[in-house]
Amino acid sequence: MTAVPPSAGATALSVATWNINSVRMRQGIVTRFLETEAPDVLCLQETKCGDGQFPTAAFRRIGYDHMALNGGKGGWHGVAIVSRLPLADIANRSFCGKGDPRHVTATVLVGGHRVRLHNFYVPAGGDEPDGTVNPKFAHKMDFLAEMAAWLPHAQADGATLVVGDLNVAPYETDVWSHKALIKVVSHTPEECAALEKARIDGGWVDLTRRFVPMDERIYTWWSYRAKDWRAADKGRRLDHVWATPDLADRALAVRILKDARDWPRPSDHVPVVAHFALP
DNA sequence: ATGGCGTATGGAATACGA
Repeated sequence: MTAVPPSAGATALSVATWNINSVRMRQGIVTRFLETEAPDVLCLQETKCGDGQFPTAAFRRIGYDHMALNGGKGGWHGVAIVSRLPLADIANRSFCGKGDPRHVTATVLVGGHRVRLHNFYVPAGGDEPDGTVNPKFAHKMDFLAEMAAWLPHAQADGATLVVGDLNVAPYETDVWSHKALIKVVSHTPEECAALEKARIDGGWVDLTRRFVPMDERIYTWWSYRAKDWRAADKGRRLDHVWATPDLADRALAVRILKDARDWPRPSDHVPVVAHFALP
């Protein structure tokens, strides 16, 4: 997580991603995060509320006036982009023909630049890592395959980020124990290969791993069920920031806010924040 | 130590997370 000084005249941009596990339950800590870290843009997953229930006023009160919402019918899933910079070309895509609110996209307008954002919540996949007996796992694999086929078209938009809870920890050092988790949904070879295919086929740079050496373990999620999550430290890196190569070359740092796991009534995921200096 | 927790809907008990 090195930092390179931005060149003179550069335009700063910071983008965060956070699986919030109910945005209404966590309005207090979301506000705290925005006020202390002050990212330009925050991509949320598992908002668990319909667009009419989204706490827009609370975000506007602290200067985040621009929002792209896809909460579907409320209840399950739900994604949103909250921004203090203007957003254009807001849209969302239904994957696997299911209509689940798992994707929202917008273009961030910053200092004459346009940066396209895709915010994803990939299906968790259930317990059994076998699509022939577990429809949830089959859905997850279908979703990843559709992402792999569709995302390359997103490159036509120029500088682009793909962020979100991708629900796969692709590398051995993205989990507390590769051996213990190799047959556990989120780290099976089938899922890891599918996510890697989506990344490689689109030419995306895994921005977190650009700043963290591959031999260093790094996580963004710790289960609620550990008595002492920090002591057990049985985490997984499920939340990702992918960038087009041009944008990746403008990245200064990626930070994982591990301390957010100890905030009051926390999410089981923590925020990941990417910082850029645009030319 | 794959659930010991947490949130959703609905108004108790069950679905889902990963």
